[in-house]
Amino acid sequence: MNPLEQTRAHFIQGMSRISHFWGFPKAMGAIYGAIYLSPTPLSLDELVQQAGVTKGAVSANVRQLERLGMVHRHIEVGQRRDYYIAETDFWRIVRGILQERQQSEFDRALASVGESLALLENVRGDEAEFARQRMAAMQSFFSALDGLVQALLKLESLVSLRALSRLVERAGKE
Amino acid sequence: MNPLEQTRAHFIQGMSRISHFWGFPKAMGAIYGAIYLSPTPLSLDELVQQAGVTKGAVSANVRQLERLGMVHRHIEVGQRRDYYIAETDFWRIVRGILQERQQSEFDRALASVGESLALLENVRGDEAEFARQRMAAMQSFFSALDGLVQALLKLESLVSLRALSRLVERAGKE
DNA sequence: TAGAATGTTTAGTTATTACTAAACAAAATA
DNA sequence: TATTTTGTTTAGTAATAACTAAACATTCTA
Repeated sequence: MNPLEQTRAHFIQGMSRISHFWGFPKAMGAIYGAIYLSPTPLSLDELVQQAGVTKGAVSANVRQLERLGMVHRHIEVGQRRDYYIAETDFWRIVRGILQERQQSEFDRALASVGESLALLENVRGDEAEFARQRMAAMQSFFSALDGLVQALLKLESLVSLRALSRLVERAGKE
Repeated sequence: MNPLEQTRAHFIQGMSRISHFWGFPKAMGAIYGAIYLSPTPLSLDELVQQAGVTKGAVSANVRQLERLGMVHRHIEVGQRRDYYIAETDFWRIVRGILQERQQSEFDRALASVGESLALLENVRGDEAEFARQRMAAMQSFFSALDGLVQALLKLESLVSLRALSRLVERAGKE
């Protein structure tokens, strides 16, 4: 294995770890890593070889990566084979992930708290009142969080993360 | 089961779901939910009953919750029993979680990419050059992300999430 | 049209994690 | 000091998720 291949392997392993850390399958990270490092579009078979997982796993994970907007499937007409290329705009990727996770389960959290609150609608007593207050506070936090994510999602580009950091820093000093 | 208890159960179930969604054990969410809704500090045995898990699970998860700063152990002198109360400042909680997750595995991501880059140090060729560029781009993104998190961690209070959202919105329009 | 190439689906396996049950340790109380 | 109360640890179990291997479906090519 030449130095370049070694590096690639190391990088892919790292991506696999990161992927797992963020709550995604390890294979997903490995596959993205392989595609990301390749100057040319990769086929499924090449991915099997480079990421070290089976066809089935590549097929499934590449689809998920596509849904998140992390890779793009490049189909040529009159060509059976698919090729994959990496999305390199990380802000797009972040958006893709936020959207995906958002729509699915995030609102459900809000809904769940809302339901609980509704259940207390006409229950009297100190304990009920206390619970109501707490739940309302949590609801408010969740909806504010949601608002922040929505605001972020509206950003075209990541303005530059660093600029955003400075913004936050300044906000903190006020 | 009276209406209040029903609500509590519903809320606890919701927390359990959310917890799982964010990559934490379900019992952890359930336990936090129970403590959060209680106007008085709860003992381990009460948590066993309310969260519906065993002593062992409560013991382990409550410790984790403490590490994250989500609950506080209230020990009275000359008292064997521990009591737990909820942290209700969600910004504190967010910080606790970010710090915990940050320190542990986030920097390691950065390190991993750095290592890969180092491996390519004196490898020549177009492919190596390409890989180098890509890895550098990713490294830069990660470190910017890290910067943002650091900036957020420095914030005393959450200024108000909504204010932050507006800030982001304004930033996007420029 | 037969065979090869390619991607998807599915059934089964493996690995991981979170939990339970029970033993244990430590401290309070009788 | 013996017993009870309380929290922790540990060994084993159950649940879940991710992957493999192989069957399958579809499309291209000879």
